[in-house]
Amino acid sequence: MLASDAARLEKQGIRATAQRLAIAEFVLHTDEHPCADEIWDAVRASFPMVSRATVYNTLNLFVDHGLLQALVVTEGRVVFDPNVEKHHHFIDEETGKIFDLPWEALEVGRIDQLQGFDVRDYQVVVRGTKRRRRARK
Amino acid sequence: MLASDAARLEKQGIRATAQRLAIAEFVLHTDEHPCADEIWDAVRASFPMVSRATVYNTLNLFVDHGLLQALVVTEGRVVFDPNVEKHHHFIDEETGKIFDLPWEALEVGRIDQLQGFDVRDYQVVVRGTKRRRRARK
DNA sequence: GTTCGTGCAAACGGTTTGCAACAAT
DNA sequence: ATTGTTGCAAACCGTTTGCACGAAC
Repeated sequence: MLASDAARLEKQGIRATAQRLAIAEFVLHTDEHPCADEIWDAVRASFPMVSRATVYNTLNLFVDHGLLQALVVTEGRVVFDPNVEKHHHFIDEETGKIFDLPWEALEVGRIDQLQGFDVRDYQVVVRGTKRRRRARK
Repeated sequence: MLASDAARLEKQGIRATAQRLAIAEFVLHTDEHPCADEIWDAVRASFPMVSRATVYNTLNLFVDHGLLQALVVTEGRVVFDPNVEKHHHFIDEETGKIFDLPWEALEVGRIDQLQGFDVRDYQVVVRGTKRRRRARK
């Protein structure tokens, strides 16, 4: 995955430094919706010489270049989602975990009939609890 | 409206102090989705002796008692909505303004078919721009 | 040698909290 | 007397920024 990460960065005119690749390797391939500090922790585990500022700067850079989507659903922190295609979100209110829901899993009707609004984008935010898988054995 | 505000507070076991009534008078009757500091400013205009801490504490109190809904849709600030019934939201990306959309304006299909999720609540978040009303004259 | 990226520490902005004065019961 | 409420200032926490050093072109 590293090679194609570098290719993706360069395709966006982003110079592929070691720090950025370490960040990309983690954040572009997670489905956990981590926040910046969680990303910092995860990246440092394999690549200790990254500063917090660089992580924040890089994440913003990735968002600006469409490699990452920033999500604001919980108070006080932004989380990042490498899935930049249209999709919905499920938020587990017990754990705080966020799950992607495929776009086709839900259907929103009458969105084109909203009076006086030019719709550019929409998504459903579902809250509840994720059912625990029955015990493994 | 003041009398009924006091009644609503007391029904929730909230003592109706002067500060709380001043806050309630503004925030329970707005459709502007203000943040805490905007509420502080608005309240001080008519009732100068309110501290910021009291505004923050009171808003949280109102949220805890179901008089107010806290909304997290923009980075770095929470906004408050006195409409505590199910409804959707439209966010004007140019102005940042938030508008309530009636629950019946949209219809979400297949929400009951989500596998492995216990849904407690959901709402559609629509982004775009509000069409300007044609000039007044 | 100029531009770009990094790291550090300080600044920032919204929110919470500790504490002392005060009001209500 | 006890309990609840307020105001102030300080603390907090996620994020941004200024600046100096170093790397890449």
